[in-house]
Amino acid sequence: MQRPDPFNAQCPTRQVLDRIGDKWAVLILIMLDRETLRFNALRRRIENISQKMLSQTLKSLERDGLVRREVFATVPVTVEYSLTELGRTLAKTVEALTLWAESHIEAVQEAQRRYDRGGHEMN
Amino acid sequence: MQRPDPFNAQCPTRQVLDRIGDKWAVLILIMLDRETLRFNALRRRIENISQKMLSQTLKSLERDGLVRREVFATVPVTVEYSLTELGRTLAKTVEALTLWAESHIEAVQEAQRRYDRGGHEMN
DNA sequence: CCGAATCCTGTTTGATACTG
DNA sequence: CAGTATCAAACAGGATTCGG
Repeated sequence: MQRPDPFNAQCPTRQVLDRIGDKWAVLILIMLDRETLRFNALRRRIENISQKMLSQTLKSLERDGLVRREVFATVPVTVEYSLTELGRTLAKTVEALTLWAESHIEAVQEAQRRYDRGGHEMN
Repeated sequence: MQRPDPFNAQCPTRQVLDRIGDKWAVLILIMLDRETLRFNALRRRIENISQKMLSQTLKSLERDGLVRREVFATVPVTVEYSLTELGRTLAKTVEALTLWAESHIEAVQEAQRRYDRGGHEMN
């Protein structure tokens, strides 16, 4: 194991892991991978997100170089969000996770039912 | 787009996404993918985790059928944690994320520095 | 339309102490 | 060794309001 160790809190890999750990960030990433969107359009697609969290998360994604923010001097102003190339590569990786989720969700739910019934047999 | 939509809060895919979103859960997954470990051994490897969070996270991972818990009637009692087959497949997928992190962390940090300097040029 | 600022609440987490 | 219980602190998140 000569790679940087994510268990060390100082490890930069941890930063990325934390970013992915952010529920809204992942959803926004997936959304913007599909299409460029304006603020309120994005907000309508991700139900239940507050404008505070949306703007906050977008800002941090922009800071990380994952999202590009473009302002157009229309009246009223138009702001478009899209993924950068860097963001697209991350979105692809995250996509693998959602695929895992879709194909294994049943197994997980079955395990939960078994656990909740009190029997903890597992394989 | 005919697959279940993770943006709907009711979608089960969201559950898995949330699980992955858990910082400790991911770290434990990676650790146990490397080797079977006992409670305190695990705790020592993941610095800064409280025993409360460790036990809590392990319990939920066990419930999801990702982690197997085995108790041995020694004195004092021995408890070993390992990944189930299901857990291993998830760990493999998560591994892809850590690989992304390692190879792109520099680009991210560079973007952050640029952003913090005030220039938001991006590509 | 696109946000920032403020306030306020509930969940998460950490410290500490205790049990089988 | 492997946890549970309890309490306080910290933080994330929502609602609301206001401004460019």
